[in-house]
Parts: sequence; C-alpha cells; structure tokens
Amino acid sequence: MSDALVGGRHLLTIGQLADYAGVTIKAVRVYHDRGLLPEPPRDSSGYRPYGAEHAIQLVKIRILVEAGVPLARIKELLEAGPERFTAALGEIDRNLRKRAEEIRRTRQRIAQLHSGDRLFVSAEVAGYLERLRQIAVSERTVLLERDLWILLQSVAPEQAAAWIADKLAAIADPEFATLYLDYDAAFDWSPDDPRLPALAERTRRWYAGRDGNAEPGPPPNPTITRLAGVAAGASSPAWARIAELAKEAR
Amino acid sequence: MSDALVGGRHLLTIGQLADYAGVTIKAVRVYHDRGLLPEPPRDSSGYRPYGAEHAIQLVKIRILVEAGVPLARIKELLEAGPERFTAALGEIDRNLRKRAEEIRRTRQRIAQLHSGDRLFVSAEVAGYLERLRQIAVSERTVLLERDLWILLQSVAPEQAAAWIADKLAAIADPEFATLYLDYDAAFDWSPDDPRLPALAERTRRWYAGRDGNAEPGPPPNPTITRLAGVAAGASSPAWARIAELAKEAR
DNA sequence: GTTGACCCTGCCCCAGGGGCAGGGTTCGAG
DNA sequence: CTCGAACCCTGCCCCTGGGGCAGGGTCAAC
Repeated sequence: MSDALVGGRHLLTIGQLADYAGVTIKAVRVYHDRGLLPEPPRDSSGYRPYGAEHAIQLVKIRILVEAGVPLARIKELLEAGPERFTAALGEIDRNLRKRAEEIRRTRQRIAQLHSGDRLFVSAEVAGYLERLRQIAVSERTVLLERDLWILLQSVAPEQAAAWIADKLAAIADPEFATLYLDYDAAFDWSPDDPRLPALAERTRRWYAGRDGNAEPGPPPNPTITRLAGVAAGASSPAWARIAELAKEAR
Repeated sequence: MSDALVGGRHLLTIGQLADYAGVTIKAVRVYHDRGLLPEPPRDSSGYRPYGAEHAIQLVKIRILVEAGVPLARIKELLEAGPERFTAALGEIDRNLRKRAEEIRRTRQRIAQLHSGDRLFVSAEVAGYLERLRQIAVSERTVLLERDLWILLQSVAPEQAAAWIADKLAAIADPEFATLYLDYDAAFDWSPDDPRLPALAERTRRWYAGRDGNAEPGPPPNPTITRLAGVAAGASSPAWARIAELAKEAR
C-alpha cells in the first residue's frame, strides 16, 4: 500500500526525484550512502518517499557534482554555514575557469597534432629544424636531428637549451650551413670514401675559427657528447668514420 | 650494467621519459599494459630503455588523454590510419567545445546557487513566485508554493506547465490577488474561525465567474488535486477547513 | 662499500557510479 | 479480480585512470 500521501509530506518516488534533478536512481542512492542527501524514513513497503526539500538538495548536489566538486567536499559544503558555502563557491568558480582555460589550450594542441614537430621539441629546436628544412637538408637528416634533440631534452634539458642556442647561431653562418649540407650528402657514402678526410678537416677548421672568436662555452658533458656521437654514428657509417678522423687529428 | 648506449638507440629511462612528457612513471606503465605505448625490450637488468619514438608517442597519448579521450579509444586512433585519425580529431575537438560550453553553463548555475529559487522551478513558476512576493504574500506561503510546484513538476511536468499558465493569469486579476492575500492571512486562523465560510464562498464565486468566461480547461488529475490539497491542508488547519467547506458546497 | 636515487613487480585502493540478479510493489487495463 | 508493465528494493561485481605501498634489485658517486 502506498503511504505517499498519508503524511502530506512525502510524495515522490526515487524515480520521480531522480528525473526531476536529471540524475540516475543509482546516483541518488550513492548520495544517501555518502551522507550527502538525507534518506527519508521508509514507507510501509520499504520505498523511500521524498519531499520537496530532497528535490532542492539534490539539485544543489547535481550542480556541484557537475562543477567537478568531489562528493566528500560537497558533503562538507552542504553541512557548513552559508558564509563558508559562499566562499567555497568562489573557489569552485575559479577552478571552473581554470578548466576552461585548459580546454582552450588542449584544443590548440589537438589542432597541431596532425602535423609538425612543435609538440615534441622546444620552440628553439623547432625553429632550428625549420631552418634546416629551409636550407634543403634532407627530411631524413632533419628527423634524425629531431629525435636527437628529443633525447637531449629528456636527458639534460639545461644542456640542451645551451646547445640549441649554439646551433642556431652556427646555422646562421653560411659556411656552416654549407658544411651541414655536405654532411647531409655524405650520409650514404662508404666509410672509405676519399672525400671524408677533407670534410673532417673543414669541420675542424670551422670549429677552430669559431672557438678562436667566441668563448669556449661550457665544457661538454661526456654523457651527452657520447649520446650525440653514438646516435649519429649508429645511423651512418660515413659519419662514424668522420668522428674517428676527428679524434685522430685531436 | 647499463646498456643504454650500447645499441645507440635506447637511451632514456622510464623516469626521464615520463618527465619529458609530463606524466608519471605509473601512467607510462599503464599505457604499456593497455597497449597504447609499445614496450621496449628490456635491457640486461630488466629496465625498459626508451628511444625518441617512444617520447613522441607518449606526448601524443598525453594530449589525447588530456582531451578526455578514453585510453581504449586512443589505442584505436593510434593504430588507425592518418585519415581516420584526423577525422577523429575533429570529433574530439567538437567534444572539447561542448565541454567548454557546459562549463560556461555550470558557472552560471554556481553563481545562482547562493540565492534564489530559479534553479529549482521552471522560469514560469519562478515568475509566479516573484509576483507573489511583489504583492506582499508572506515568505512562508511563497515557500510553501515553491515546494508544491517542485512536487508538481516532479510528478506531472505537463500538468504543472498547464496549471502554472492558469495561475499566472489568475494572479494578474486584482480580485484573485486580494483573495490570495486573505488566504495568506488565514493561514494561522483557528479552523473554527467565523470568517472562514465567507472566504470559502468568495473563492467559489471567483472560480464560478472565471469558468463561465473561459473554457473549463483539462479535467483535473485526481492524484494531483489531492496532492495540492493535502500539501496545503497539512500545513494549515484553517486551509484544510476551507477545503472541507468547499467540498460541502459542491 | 655504502648511500641515495632509480627501477622492478604485485597488490590493494579511490571516486562515481553502471549493470545485473533476484525479489517485492503498485497501478491501470481488461 | 487478476495480470502485466513499470517501479522499487538489496547486494554484488565491474569499469576507468591511475595512486600508494611493500619488498626487492640497480646505478652512480663519493
């Protein structure tokens, strides 16, 4: 038998209540379990009979849930006085604004995701790679560079930052750019190719000339130089040979 | 012993990789478990050695995760061809826009939360309640009305919509407004108060006059009339007495 | 050769519910 | 008056996206 109307106060079934607030029945029961919504005394058949005050409370709960407030915190807020409640609303709103801002940024990244390296390297490195493409370095070598910079940034972000500034300056020098293009071409050469010693020598001279002008810079971190050397050498036997020649000359 | 550099390819530890992508180590392992990120073959001490390709993939994953894409879907996307991928990005972006819009709406509701009934009743009912306050109905009675409308809207939204239109029209009639204010005053009267029969009679006449002019409207749903009657009667014995008098007169 | 920072696996825990089983209730139509 | 649909009840396990902790092996530097 329904006692919904007997007391003149309890009038809604859980389903009607849930529909009113735009919430599932399950959610209502969870809010009871978590102590967010007072559970009305059962009617004679074990149903929960709700009144308008439950509907009001439930709407408040739903709004806070949608704002991303954890249930435990919602409970605190509803139990606290109105001044605390209002203060908390300010913070909640700030969080919402922050989330909106994050969504904006995420949207930009999503848009960039379908092309480009910019997401994987710093802005400086991205500029450097772009410059390489401008001077017609092969895509293969550009990608090799990109991967190297990713590793450098992962292993030693500060060193990488210093190096990339150095590289950007170097690549602005037309002589270095020519040298770089010759390396690019040498990628597929045999390690016995007779042109390699000359290339090594030109490299040595370029560095000697530059280091004469500028300060020597930070002492190269051994792990990192090895990293760069190995990464390069593993891809091209000719490049590995040049590295050897450079070592002998030193 | 570290073999990180032995092959010239595997160079990052899981911690370096995670830091690079701005992700926890645990998350990286979860992505392995879920098949999102290929797990590199272990080095001789059981560590996972990562390369630049893992870093790239991980950044993509993180961006998609931040966009709210479920891991299972991310897996599909990364496995699918680029045309499918690009198409999916469009949908993801649409979802992000939708979420931003929802945040905007939630912010408005949060702002309204600290005061007002507008969140709990329809705009029409809110207007009606405001009108009651304008003609100086007691706050107690206004809240009683509000709760009643909440119940009505929960139990039978369509009926409630029809009724509120009716009520809005009625309250615009100064005679009905006067009648309403008298009811408001009668709330605390004794059920034996000698003024009650006259009030009941005025009510009957007002309704009779109106129903003569307009069409009788939808036949009142019995559940609902009972609901309204009981809700009112339970609060005020005098009102309950008026309801009895009305029944006798009919 | 020890110390602190990493890495490994495995296990349980969290929010915020969803889904399903297995059973009782209510309500309107026939 | 009965029957079926639509509700309601409890209880249990499941999901995502990890977090935390235990218990143990490794690396690198002094």
